[in-house]
Amino acid sequence: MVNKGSVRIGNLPGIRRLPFYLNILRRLQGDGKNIISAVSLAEETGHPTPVVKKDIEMTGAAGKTGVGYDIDSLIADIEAFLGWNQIHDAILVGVGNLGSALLGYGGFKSHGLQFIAAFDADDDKVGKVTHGVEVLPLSKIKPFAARRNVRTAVITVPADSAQQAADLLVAAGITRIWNFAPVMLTVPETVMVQREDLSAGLAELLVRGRANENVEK
Amino acid sequence: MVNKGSVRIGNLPGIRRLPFYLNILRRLQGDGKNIISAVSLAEETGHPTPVVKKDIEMTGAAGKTGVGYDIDSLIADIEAFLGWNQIHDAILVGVGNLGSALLGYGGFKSHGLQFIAAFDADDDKVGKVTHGVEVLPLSKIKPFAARRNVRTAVITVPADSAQQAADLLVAAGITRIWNFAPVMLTVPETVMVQREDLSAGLAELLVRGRANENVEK
DNA sequence: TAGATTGTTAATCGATTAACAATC
DNA sequence: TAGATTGTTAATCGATTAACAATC
Repeated sequence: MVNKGSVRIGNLPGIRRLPFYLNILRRLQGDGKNIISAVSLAEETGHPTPVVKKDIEMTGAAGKTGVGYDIDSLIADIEAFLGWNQIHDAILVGVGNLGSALLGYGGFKSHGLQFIAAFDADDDKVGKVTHGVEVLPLSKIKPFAARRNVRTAVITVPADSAQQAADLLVAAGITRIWNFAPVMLTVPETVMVQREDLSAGLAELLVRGRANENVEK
Repeated sequence: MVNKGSVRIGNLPGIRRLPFYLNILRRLQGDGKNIISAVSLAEETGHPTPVVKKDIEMTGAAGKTGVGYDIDSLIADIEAFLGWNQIHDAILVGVGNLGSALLGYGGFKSHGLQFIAAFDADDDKVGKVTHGVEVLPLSKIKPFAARRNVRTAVITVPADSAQQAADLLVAAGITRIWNFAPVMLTVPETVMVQREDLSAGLAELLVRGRANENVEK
């Protein structure tokens, strides 16, 4: 059971679907709804009912047979499972277009992530405040992360400086890196890297779209 | 072989990996390299060699036994498979933080996507130019898309107006929607929707990161 | 009770991994 | 030829789907 140095954590596609459920549940909660069945949630999300059931099961949430799930407690259980019931302080490296967009994207606060500082190699950006977050020089990563006990970081620098950014973050004690640069980062086993690729979705859209066109002919 | 009204298109995870390969291949090309083996590409990407081979096979690219793949033609084959060898004109609806970031994100141009207009319900935004793209009122979606023969659109409006935006796009003849709002859109079968969820990656990072911590203890 | 829904087990399907023959 | 690598087939694994018993 070596598993490449990492751990089984239940089903990954399921984990990725949970935030979507959460969004919908919060909306229903706001509308004053109290109970939802797996069937209705399946309809709202477009996923098959058994998938929704399995995903909920993974979080440990319990429903009432013949009734459904209590929305408030389902939300609480999903949030707890995702670790979104606490705020994770995070720093961001690379305040370009994408970086500043992420800083300004309000959605993350309700997803357990809060940016408390940003860093950039460009002296012209250093000292400015972007979306309420101060931009500091790269040399401040280590002291800042140590002082504020930061464990989570986002990399939004260009591909050719991503590894360098990762090295600085690792040296600063960061253990979770959300990497938006299209490179594989080399880090110690104790550091978790999540690579994010917007163009993956674009590729899927275009290829699936084309397959669809062919059918209609 | 009904398959829910849609079509088999080879392996979806594989399609999503191709843009990453492409990024790396372009970088190697820029460095003056001519040939690469599946093994080296596997090392660069962190994916297992057989996965890389299968993914390349899917694009129809051919290598030379005992030698490897010609980088130029591998790039060309992947681009052709993804539809990135041509520019797809696209429009964007919802010029908020995320929307304007996508407009400003230069990366899409090398990925076959070019924004030729943006649309917003907010009169204060209409008439302005964001990252070189003009912002027009929602009422102009239909005439604009018709005149410029646009088929691809990106939705970056808040969740509660996403369906309305989708309806406008469908009425305007759009057939491919890249949806960043956390809702399932109801559209005709002829329209392809790709939902994109940044918080899915965040969820994965936090859950995997936590599993990792437990192991070290 | 009757109807609805959860929770779980078994069957299927697709993607990944392993292995190796063919080829330059 | 010897070494390296592609291309493909078979085995494994994990996620999805189907089915249904248990329960309110």
